[in-house]
Amino acid sequence: MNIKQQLETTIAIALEAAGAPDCPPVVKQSQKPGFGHYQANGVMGAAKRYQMKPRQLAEKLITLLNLPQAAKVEIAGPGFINIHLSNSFIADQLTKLRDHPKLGVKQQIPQKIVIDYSAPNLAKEMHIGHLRSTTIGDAAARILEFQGHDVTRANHVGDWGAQFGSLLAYMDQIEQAGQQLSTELKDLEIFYQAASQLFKNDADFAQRARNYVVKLQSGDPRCKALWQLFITESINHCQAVYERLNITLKRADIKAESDYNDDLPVVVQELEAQGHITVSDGAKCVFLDQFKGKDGKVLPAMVQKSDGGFPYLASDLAAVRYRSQRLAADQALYFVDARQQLHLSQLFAVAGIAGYLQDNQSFRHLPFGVILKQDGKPFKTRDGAAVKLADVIEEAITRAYQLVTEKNPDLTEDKKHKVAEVVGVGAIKYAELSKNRATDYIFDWDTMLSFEGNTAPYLQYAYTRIKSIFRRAGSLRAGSLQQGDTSDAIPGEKIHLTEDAEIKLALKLLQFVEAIEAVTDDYQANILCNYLYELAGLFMSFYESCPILNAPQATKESRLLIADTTAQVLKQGLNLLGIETIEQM
RNA sequence: GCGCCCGUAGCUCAAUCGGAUAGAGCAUCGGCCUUCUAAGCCGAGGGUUAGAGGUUCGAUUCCUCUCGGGCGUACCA
Repeated sequence: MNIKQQLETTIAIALEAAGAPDCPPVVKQSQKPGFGHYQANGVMGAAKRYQMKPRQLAEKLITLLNLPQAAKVEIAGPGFINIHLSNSFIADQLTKLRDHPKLGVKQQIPQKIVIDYSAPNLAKEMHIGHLRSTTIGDAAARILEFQGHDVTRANHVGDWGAQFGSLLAYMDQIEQAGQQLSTELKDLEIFYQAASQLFKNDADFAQRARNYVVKLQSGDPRCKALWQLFITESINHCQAVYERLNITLKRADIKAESDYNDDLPVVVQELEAQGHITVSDGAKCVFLDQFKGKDGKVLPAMVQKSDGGFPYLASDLAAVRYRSQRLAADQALYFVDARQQLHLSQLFAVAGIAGYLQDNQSFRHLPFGVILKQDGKPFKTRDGAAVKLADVIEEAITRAYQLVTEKNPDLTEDKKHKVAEVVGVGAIKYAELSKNRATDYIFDWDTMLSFEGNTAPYLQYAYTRIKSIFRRAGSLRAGSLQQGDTSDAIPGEKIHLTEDAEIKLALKLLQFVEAIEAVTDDYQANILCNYLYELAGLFMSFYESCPILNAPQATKESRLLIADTTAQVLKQGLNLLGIETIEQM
């Protein structure tokens, strides 16, 4: 159950009864203990609208409020309504939460939602810049599925275009020289750099590269075979990274740029038939008034180049058409770099006039900032400064291994390696997910791989502390506990809340659903991160101030229930972020 | 030039359709391990929310201007 929503409804009814209908109650979780558990801020606005005195409206409102769940309702300041929930209500709700299959999270009316994320360029190896789209998009996919939506993961990988000319020419050259292609392709980044260098410095090579582009496009068999070999190899690299990072993208989720090749002329024809195309300097463009470029001139959205080739707007249009018409998507979410903002605005605008998007279909760009170097300059893939994603993962795991060895030397080697993996990968992903800002950010190993404070390891650690309690509880009460399964650990016992730390923690657990629903409002994973961090923090305080195993029987059992629910929410929450938990660390 | 994004503690970031005394982490300083894992807990200091105006009972949030930063601005993606 969503307490906030429930209060919204109740207060809206009371506002109407008090003579102020159709006003938002504006219920929020209170920021300070003195202001209760929830506060309703809507009275001031409602009073203004109906020209009433806010305090008077508030007085009238609380006499009309039917809130059995509240222990106390107060008016404060100019007209805030502070609601203190009763301990018994919180305890009852927590008991119910334990029976709920999704920890209180409500099933939504299922929608078809396409999520466009990760989308690496297969010419190069995945680098640090792909981390944001990949982790945020994956979290969105997991959360929406958890809510019951029908999610289609769309990995729109770049597998076509001019840069493949030099790659194919270079592959050919290596084969001619009798070298092993497979060994050369082990490091795609070096391979790409080498091909680019040749293209830049060797005129003959450059000419061959251009020829290869033409041959590839015309379907030359040998060329196609080389290309296929390269693409397969590159996808293997990507999938290895996804698996390492615990990303849910599978090979079947790849819908490559080249898959739309046959649709490109069709898209242009359809736009032409509708009279939207203007030929400008030999290129086929759509001119839309709202896009102005230099000198205030209207900016073209080019769908076919003067040489007959198709720019990426064309394949993106084909993808919109496919997602909208074939997949019948209710929503499409594009987790793409903020620099593509103009491109995506044009994309959706052109798709709109082409009739590819209906009014009930929401296609949105969810932008994020780019990664900078320590000096504030952007990372550029061409100057070789790109940090490989695979290297970041390795470094994180190495650091986590050193840390776990130092903190917990008694663990077996096997366990230490498992902990290092889960903690290292979790830290990287959490570092990305916990920031929402569209601002660019500076890449720094120490920040990204920090294991202290507001990081994934903090949350994972809270989880292991709970698991540790249950391991001990299990040995104390042999037979009543299953190892590794605490969810029905203490059947039939009741939750009692007396200590401040217990009440705060219990309430926070009830607010899981509010966090999830706030995330899907605007697809900001950091809201869930903040929630889990606060939850873990409240658990840590509870852990310090409320002894569990040494408490009197009834208290002990109640606290075990609270701890177990915390473990469940932490695990589920982290799982929705794509972060694993372990039993010990 | 035009357009978009951004500016919050020394650093990295929060602040839920505008809400009460702007919160965390790192770093600094001071406490807490014969009791469930100290990757932790408790506490202290640190702010003219870039600046100026405006709207409002109330502005980090909305509007205008200025300053500063980033990105984009037709045949690369």
